[in-house]
Amino acid sequence: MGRWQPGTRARLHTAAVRLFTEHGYEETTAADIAEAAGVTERTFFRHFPDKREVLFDGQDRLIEAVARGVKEAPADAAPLDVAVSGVVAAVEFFDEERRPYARMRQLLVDAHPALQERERNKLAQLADVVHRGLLDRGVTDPAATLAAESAVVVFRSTIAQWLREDEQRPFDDIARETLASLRAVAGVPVG
Amino acid sequence: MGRWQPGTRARLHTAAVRLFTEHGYEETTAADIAEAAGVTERTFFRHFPDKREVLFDGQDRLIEAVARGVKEAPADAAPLDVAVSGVVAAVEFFDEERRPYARMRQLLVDAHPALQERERNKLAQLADVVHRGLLDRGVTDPAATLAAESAVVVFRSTIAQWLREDEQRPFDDIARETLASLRAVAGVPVG
DNA sequence: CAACCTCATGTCAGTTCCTGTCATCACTTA
DNA sequence: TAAGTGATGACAGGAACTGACATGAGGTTG
Repeated sequence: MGRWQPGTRARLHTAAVRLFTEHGYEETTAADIAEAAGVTERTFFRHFPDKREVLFDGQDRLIEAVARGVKEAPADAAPLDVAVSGVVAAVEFFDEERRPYARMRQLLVDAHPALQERERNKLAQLADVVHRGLLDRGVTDPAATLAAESAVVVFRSTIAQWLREDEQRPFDDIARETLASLRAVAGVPVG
Repeated sequence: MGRWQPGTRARLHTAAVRLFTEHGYEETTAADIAEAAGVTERTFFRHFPDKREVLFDGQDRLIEAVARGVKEAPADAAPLDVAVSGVVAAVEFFDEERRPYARMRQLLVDAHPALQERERNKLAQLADVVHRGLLDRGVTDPAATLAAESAVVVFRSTIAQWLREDEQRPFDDIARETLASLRAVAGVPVG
C-alpha cells in the first residue's frame, strides 16, 4: 500500500514527545503515536523495540561522541580524567538544537520511574563505552571499570547542575567543577 | 474460597526462581509462577507490582541494613567513607542463607537486559538511602550525591569481585580494597 | 521494457503483562 | 452472633508487544 515516507522514525519521535507532554506518558498509547505520525502501531514497533525507547532516539550519536572524547584525551592523563574527558565531549551533543528539547525531555523522564529505569540503562551503555576506551588505552580492569562508572556519576551530576543553572554556564566548565568536587568528596584534600 | 496460606509471597518467590532457572525468564509466565505456588495470576500481581520484582523480593532488608550502616559510621569520617560504610554493612545481608542463592540470581539477572535494568533501579534506591543518610549527617548536597553514587559504584565492583573470588574473602575486606582502588583511580594521593 | 529484488509498511491474529471490580471465605473483634 | 478485616478467586479488559504473510514502491538487471 502506502508509498514510502521519508523520516518515519523521526516523525514518530517528535509525535511521541508532543503527545507525551500534552497528555502524559501512560495516557499515550503506542497506537496513538503511530497514528499521529501517519503509520501503524506495527510500524512503530519496527522502529523502536519498545515504547520507552522512542524517547531515547538519537542517543547513539551521544555514545559515539563520548567514545571519540575518550580516544582523543591526552595520553598522559589519569584514568578518571580520561573518562571524564569522554563525557565532557558530550557537550557537542547538548550544544546543538537540542537545548530547549533537553529540559522538556528531562521533565518527562523524571516524572516516570519506567523512563528513569531506561535512562539508567543508557548511562550504563555510556559507562561501557568509556570502559572499553580505557581498556584500549591500556588501563587494567578493576581500575577501568571504576573510572568509567565514576565518570558517569560525574556526568549525571553535571547535567543536573547544568539544567539547574538554566544552561547558562558552559557544560564542560561545570563538568570540571564536578570532577573537583568528586575528588574532594573522595576524601583527601591535597593540592 | 481458599483458606489462608502462610508465606504466599515467599512461595511465589521461590517458585519463580526455580522456574526461571529451569525454563528461562521469558519462557516463564506470571501465570506459571502463580500456578506453581498454588495461587492465581491475580494474586501474584497483588504481591509484586510486576513480573521482574519477584526476583528482588527481600531487598528491603538490604536497604535497611545500608541505612543503618550509614547512621552508625564514625562521626569524623569523610563523606565517601561514610557512604561506603553503609554499603559495607550489606555484609550481614550476604552472610546469611543467601550465598548459594546470590550467584544463581546473579546469573539470571546478567542474562536478561530487562532484569539488569531493574537491578540498576534497586541500586539507585540504595544510592538514595545513602544520600539521605549523608544529608542527615550534615553533608551538603552536591557532595552528598556524589559520595552516595560513588559508594554504589564501589558496591557493584565489590560484589563482582567477591563473586569472582568465589566468596572466599570477607566482603568488607574487598570493599575497602575497592575503595582504595577508586581513590587511586581518581588520582587522590593516599594519606 | 519486463522480470526481479529489496525494503518499508499494512493487516491480522495471538500472547503476555497488568488492572479494576466484585464476590467469597477464614479469621478477628465487639 | 454480628460486623469488620484481609487475603484470595473469578472475570473482564486494555495496552504492550510478536510472528506470519501480503502489498506496493523503487531500484536493478537482463
